[in-house]
Amino acid sequence: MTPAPGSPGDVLTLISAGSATTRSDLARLTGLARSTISQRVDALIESGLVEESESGESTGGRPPRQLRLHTDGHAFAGVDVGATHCRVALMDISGEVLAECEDPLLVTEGPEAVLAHVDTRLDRLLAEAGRPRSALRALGMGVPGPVEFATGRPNNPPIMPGWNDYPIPEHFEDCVVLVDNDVNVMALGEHRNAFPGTGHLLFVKVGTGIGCGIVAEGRLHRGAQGSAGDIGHIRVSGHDDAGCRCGNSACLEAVAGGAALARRLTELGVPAATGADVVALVQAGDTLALRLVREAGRHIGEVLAGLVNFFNPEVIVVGGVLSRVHEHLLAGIRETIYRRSLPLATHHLSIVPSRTGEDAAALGAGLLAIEHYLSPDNINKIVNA
Amino acid sequence: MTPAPGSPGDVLTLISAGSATTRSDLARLTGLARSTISQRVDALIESGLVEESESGESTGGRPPRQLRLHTDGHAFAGVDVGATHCRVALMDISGEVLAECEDPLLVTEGPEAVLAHVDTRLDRLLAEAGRPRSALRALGMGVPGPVEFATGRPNNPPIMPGWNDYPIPEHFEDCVVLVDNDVNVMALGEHRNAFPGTGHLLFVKVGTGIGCGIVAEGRLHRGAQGSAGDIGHIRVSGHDDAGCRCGNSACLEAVAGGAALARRLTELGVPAATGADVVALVQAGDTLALRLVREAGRHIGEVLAGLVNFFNPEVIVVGGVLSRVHEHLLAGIRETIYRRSLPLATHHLSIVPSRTGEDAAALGAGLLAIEHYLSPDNINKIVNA
DNA sequence: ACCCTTTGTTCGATGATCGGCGGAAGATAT
DNA sequence: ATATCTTCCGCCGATCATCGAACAAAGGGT
Repeated sequence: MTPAPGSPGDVLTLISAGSATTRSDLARLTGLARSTISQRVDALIESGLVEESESGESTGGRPPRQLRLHTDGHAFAGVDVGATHCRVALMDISGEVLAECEDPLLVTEGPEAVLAHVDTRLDRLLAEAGRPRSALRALGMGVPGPVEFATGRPNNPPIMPGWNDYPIPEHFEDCVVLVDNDVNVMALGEHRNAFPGTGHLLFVKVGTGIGCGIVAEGRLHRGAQGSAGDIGHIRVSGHDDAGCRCGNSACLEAVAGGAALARRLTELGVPAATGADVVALVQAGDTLALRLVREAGRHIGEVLAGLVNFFNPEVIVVGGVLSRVHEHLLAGIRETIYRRSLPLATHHLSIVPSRTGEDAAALGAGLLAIEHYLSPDNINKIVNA
Repeated sequence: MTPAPGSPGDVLTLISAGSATTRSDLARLTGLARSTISQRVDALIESGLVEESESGESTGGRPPRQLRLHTDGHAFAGVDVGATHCRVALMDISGEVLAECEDPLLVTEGPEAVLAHVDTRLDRLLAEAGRPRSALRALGMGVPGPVEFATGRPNNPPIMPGWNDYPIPEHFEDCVVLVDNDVNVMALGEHRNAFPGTGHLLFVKVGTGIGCGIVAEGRLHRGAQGSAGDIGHIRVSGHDDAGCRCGNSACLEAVAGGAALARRLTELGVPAATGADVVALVQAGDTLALRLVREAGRHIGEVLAGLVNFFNPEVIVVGGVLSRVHEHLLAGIRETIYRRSLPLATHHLSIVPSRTGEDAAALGAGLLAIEHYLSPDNINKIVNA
């Protein structure tokens, strides 16, 4: 469980995290003898998990042979199933994207249709990358609804008719499948890609609805039923007239979600159907749309201010369609958070737009799969086999 | 780090958690040979950490010798420094309370005075329990303000003048000292004492102010600056007139805290100075006080409803002075949470009054110390020494 | 009284790890 | 150019931890 850090899995963890790139690094970090490390590294190379690259720079003596993950022979997939699109990324074990595609696809077409689509795209991407299907080691998938993570089954998802309790992993017989909520995988993607050193991070997705992915101590917090982060139905003050599809009123989503903004704009005589339309209007210089977006930022900020006090994150990342006009959205969010949160919690808090963009979900889903595969336990199993 | 579970520390963890009570249990659980386990157990007995009790029941063969933590020779202290009281509990390594005391004491008297008081009480309790000062292995302390946990220094605590940045651990030279926020240690005490199997728990303290301790995956979540759980200044809707000492308005604490309730009662012609007075009035059957408490429950419920959506806990425990009239407080809390939170999150959610009561803070502080001492790393160090 | 089952210890065998030695490979000094 | 220094890495005998078989202990069942 916890004693001397030394198993092959631990060694690989250090290599994949970039904490160690040479055998001597590993010896220093693990406290194991150099000879033992050499043996461990040999085993990892033997298993096809690690390779040597060209020699590094000398520090006065013989230059060390650099180690890195062996990126051939394996493949991992990250799948982003959205309400109206499907993105599939093929990645190598280091997290590099080998090939990627996105197609319009309605999640309402049901699991068989969507998963069949994923299968065809997967085969195409594998062919593009020149790897056989058998190279696929694990697949991560983000879906737009709550999921029981342990079993990979959607849990009464409101916008995924036909998916309830559907055993997604069983569709892919040949590899491990991990399924999670889309906002969770986006949070993971953003964290690993742009804020790897951050302990506690919130990723807020402002799209049609509003959701939040939670990273605590570097790991995803899913909560007891896997429904953590569902902040779209938190009450905002002063909007008791705004009815929400959930049956309550004054929900954040009903006040500041993309769909709500579009509806409101339409009411005010500026036709808009979706969050993307709202963004387009803002970008076209429509002052009314701009005002609404900024106002939405304030409402989101009100909710986030409470969550900052409660959770005390280091970083809040704002993503989703609306973040395309993040200058305006963030202004409102920042304004309210800095006014309503405690100084101790805001002092070192960064509130930033997504750096990973459209790709965060597929990337994060892939990373979920890769990190599962690279877990020390799993690696030890592979090496000992 | 993660390989075969086998170090002395791991073995002791299994014993202290009650997962294993005999050598064969340990062999089964760790996968180690019986002979190896015997050797490990011998080392633990040698170090005075484990002892054998009378034989257990036979299951058809030789009855196993029962193992348990050796509760003599060590002592641990849990200190609950409140605004107006100081409670010290002396515990053995199993978490049993050996002796305990509580005295009125103002935290405003400053660190030297308070810590000197703790010292004298500690000596008295040690004498009562018949253990020398040298038996004290670790001390945990909860204080009413934010703390930088890593260093044990209070971080700009609003109600602890003179304590800012004071290095509390340095005052106790002979043993390890862990300092945390009082609500955090209460949450820990409640979790370990009453809800040990629960993964995610919130402990809400409703006293003069309102705070929240967060247990995620069985461990305390402190956040980036150690200020997590500060829910007293989250905004509640419809009370923009209620000014708060933090400078904002409509803070939960300014609407539903014990001090706020007392002030409001006084305004309405029923004199009350503190939360305890409010509780006394309710217990005496004052209907106005009762209505205010129930109303306060609804406001707290509004904030908690948001946190339930965000954090998705399994259990919410309500403690603090106001929970003495928990029938009324919880009614309001439950009502609002079940109305405003998502069904998936509330379906398996329990909302219960504290089962640990007045003792939760001192107990939790002591457990913080004990768990630190029993951490595998620390035990391995002790056994190898 | 005898055998069976389970527990716990002893002790030699096994295998993993250690650490010293020497060769490799480049930097630096002569 | 040569020598020396430094660091890296593989080899190999010594050492140490773990294992597993055998045995002793302790109780139940027949």
